[in-house]
Amino acid sequence: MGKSGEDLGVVAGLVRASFLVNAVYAESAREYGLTVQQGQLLCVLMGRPYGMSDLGGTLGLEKSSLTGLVDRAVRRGLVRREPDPDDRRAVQVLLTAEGHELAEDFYAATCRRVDDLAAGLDSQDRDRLAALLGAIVRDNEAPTVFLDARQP
Amino acid sequence: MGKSGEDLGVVAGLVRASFLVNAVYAESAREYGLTVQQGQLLCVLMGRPYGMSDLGGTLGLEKSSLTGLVDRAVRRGLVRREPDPDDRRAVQVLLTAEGHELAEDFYAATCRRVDDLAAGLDSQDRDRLAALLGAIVRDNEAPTVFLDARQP
DNA sequence: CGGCAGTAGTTCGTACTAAGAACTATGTAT
DNA sequence: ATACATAGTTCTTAGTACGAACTACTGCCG
Repeated sequence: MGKSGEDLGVVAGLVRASFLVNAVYAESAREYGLTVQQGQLLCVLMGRPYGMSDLGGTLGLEKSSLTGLVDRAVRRGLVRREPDPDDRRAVQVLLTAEGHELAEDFYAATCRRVDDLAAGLDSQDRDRLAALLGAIVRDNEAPTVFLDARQP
Repeated sequence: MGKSGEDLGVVAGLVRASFLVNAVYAESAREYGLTVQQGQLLCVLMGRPYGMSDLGGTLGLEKSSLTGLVDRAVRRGLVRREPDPDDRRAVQVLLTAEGHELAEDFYAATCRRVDDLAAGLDSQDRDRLAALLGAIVRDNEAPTVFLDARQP
């Protein structure tokens, strides 16, 4: 198996599929007037509020990078900072009403588009793929940068 | 199946797995003193030279974005522009010797890291995953942003 | 042949991303 | 009380990405 010159190994498959997902994500963000990073920020905050450090850990950014990202999101009215009651150094970042609404819309649109990428697979293959990717996500402790639509 | 609250749907699986792949790609790039975009540029050019327009199509960038990316790669001695013999408007972008060497190293390191992401899967699951991702890549005509290591 | 629409690339201005180093303020342990 | 660690911000530097306006060449149509 695998000699036809038209099938990929796992590595190339993962990288190229990621490229597709990124492209779709970017397109979706653009449609809603967001950058990819802003879209990611909103999607993370859909789950719960985060402190800046947590947020940096989740998004894989240095704190110095995050300040600006959050600043710009605040300027756009998508997000706000609240003092952490238990630690006066710390801050909680959370969605505003407007941010929440935009996040939901962006999230739904992105789900639709990503789902379309897998439109060629039948439902059994989709399940198989979901299980395999789920294993990778779990094995590597991927942060919750995107919620599961099928909220359990 | 799928009620435990710990398994993902295809969409969340794809998005989170992509996040992992991006992180690994970025880490790899950083190790070689590259940005992600520069790494991507090198990987694309490993396959063959490209004109600026082709390159933009493949990387999903506007031509105005590409000029700078290529400029910086030229400044670092990784890439050069050659006049297209058949069209005096056009340009071929190709790897220099140094760029080729760096591309090979970066590519190999990235393959290793991405492969590690799937280290938890047995060989049958890896084949299955490769086949499913391959189908998505093909269905969506993902550009050749990353070669297959197992060159057929 | 001559003009002219389209294509290939670049330039310029604007906004955003990302990192590290230096800094402030608060918390924690001793 | 001192001393060290943690949470965030500021500043600087480099790179990314886009659209609009521009130059130069190609190809076509009459």
